[in-house]
Amino acid sequence: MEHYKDEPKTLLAVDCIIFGFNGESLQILLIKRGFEPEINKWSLMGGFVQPDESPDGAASRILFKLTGLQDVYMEQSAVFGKPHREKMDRVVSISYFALIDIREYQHINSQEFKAKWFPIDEYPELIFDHVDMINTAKRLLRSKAALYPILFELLPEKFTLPQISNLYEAVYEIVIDKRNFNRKLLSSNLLIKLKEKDRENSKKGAFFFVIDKDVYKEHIVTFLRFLPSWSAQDMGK
Amino acid sequence: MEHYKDEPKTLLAVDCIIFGFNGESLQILLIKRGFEPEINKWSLMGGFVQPDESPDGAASRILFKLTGLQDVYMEQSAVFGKPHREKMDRVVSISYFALIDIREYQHINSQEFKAKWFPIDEYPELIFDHVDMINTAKRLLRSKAALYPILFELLPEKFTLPQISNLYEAVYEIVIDKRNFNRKLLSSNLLIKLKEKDRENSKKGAFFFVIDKDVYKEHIVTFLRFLPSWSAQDMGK
DNA sequence: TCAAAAGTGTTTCAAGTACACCCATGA
DNA sequence: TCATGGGTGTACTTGAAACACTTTTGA
Repeated sequence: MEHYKDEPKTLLAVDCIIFGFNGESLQILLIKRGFEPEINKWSLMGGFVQPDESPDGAASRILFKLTGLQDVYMEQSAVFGKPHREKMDRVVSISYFALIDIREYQHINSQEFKAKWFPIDEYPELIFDHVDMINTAKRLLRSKAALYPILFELLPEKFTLPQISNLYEAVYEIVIDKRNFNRKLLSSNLLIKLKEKDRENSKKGAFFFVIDKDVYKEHIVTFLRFLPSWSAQDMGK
Repeated sequence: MEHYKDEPKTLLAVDCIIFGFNGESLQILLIKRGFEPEINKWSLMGGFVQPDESPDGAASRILFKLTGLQDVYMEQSAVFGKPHREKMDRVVSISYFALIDIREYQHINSQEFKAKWFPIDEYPELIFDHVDMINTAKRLLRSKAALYPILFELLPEKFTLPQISNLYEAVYEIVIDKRNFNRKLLSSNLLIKLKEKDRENSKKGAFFFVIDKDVYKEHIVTFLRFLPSWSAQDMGK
């Protein structure tokens, strides 16, 4: 009962652009490949889509394999499929980007893969078209985050106002006026102030906040601009 | 020199959501399938990615085959790949959306396919998950068009102000205040007013405009909101 | 002359932007 | 006590929104 038996089949892969934030700069998680081809070169974490799983499922599986994390914010980014993007085999790859709290990853300490965090614009040479994948994901991240408050996925559950503004400054490579930014943020009613303070990063200490989950869900399908319009250049897709 | 010979291969298809605008409502172009499976049912125009072409190339080829049009605005929408989305075979499909000037299509009159335009929310039952594809593409179109002036791709080269506002009203299903909308549009310097008038749609006639191509290219990578913020709900990706 | 669509201006209000100082604390 | 980062308020400017009437012309 197969109908398409004369049609060509292809290898279908997924590659994950894993974003993290260390408090200062936006980072990506790369691995040193342990298999051929291109063994021992740096690359994105990837793998092949299996017959019994969807591409989204494959991406989650692969992210879990590397980081031990589940239920992570993840989104399809783009399909890369030029005939000779890999030299030996024809592989079409779907790229995904994931946003994770870098600190949760750090106590995983995966032995299986040689993985390392790199600043978003200071990483080693990568195989195939993985640089294009990263650039596309970066544009998509900026574009999406200009409309939706997804960047909170990069922060721990409890975070401070300075952390958020540092994050936005890192993602967009801009300088933010903290007074205006904080006001806009607070006026969204998205944040709940805790009594507790973070004393790690300053002497005075900065108050912790958490997301108001109900409001957050609404914002996911609503318009909210967290950035001044002049910062929104080159957002791609 | 193949490295991945134990990995599974899959059929990889593309499906095109072809948007057109008839002056009143947003339309999509559907075909009646001339082949098994699901012969004689309505569906999106699609086809398989060939070994010597990229997915983007496949989408362009398929669009050309149906419409005779080339150099059309086209964008990757999303990948659909649940294991059993087609009953008999495992097919992963990349959906694309295209924006075409419906009038250019109309003098093509393709005999090869039984194709027909349908209003965007009034089309027949479709095979597989093509309805999901259309909904995803619709959300993406709205989201993208809220930031970039891509909807002009749906209009003829010369168009009138009432045509543009009808188009935005159709895409977002809103009612627009023409005075505010026209002012915003004109203040973008994106439009060049011609001396000529369109007399087909009214007695008084409406002036034609064309896009200022240089400004247009800049807007493609710049921020410009053509819509009131309250209209921007449910824009998905 | 009238019906039908095109085109035009002003006021009000909300949001964005620019800008500078005091506060709390640990070293 | 001082160096460091956290936090707060106001005036100004720009853009968004609400709103109604006149113009043109073919039938």
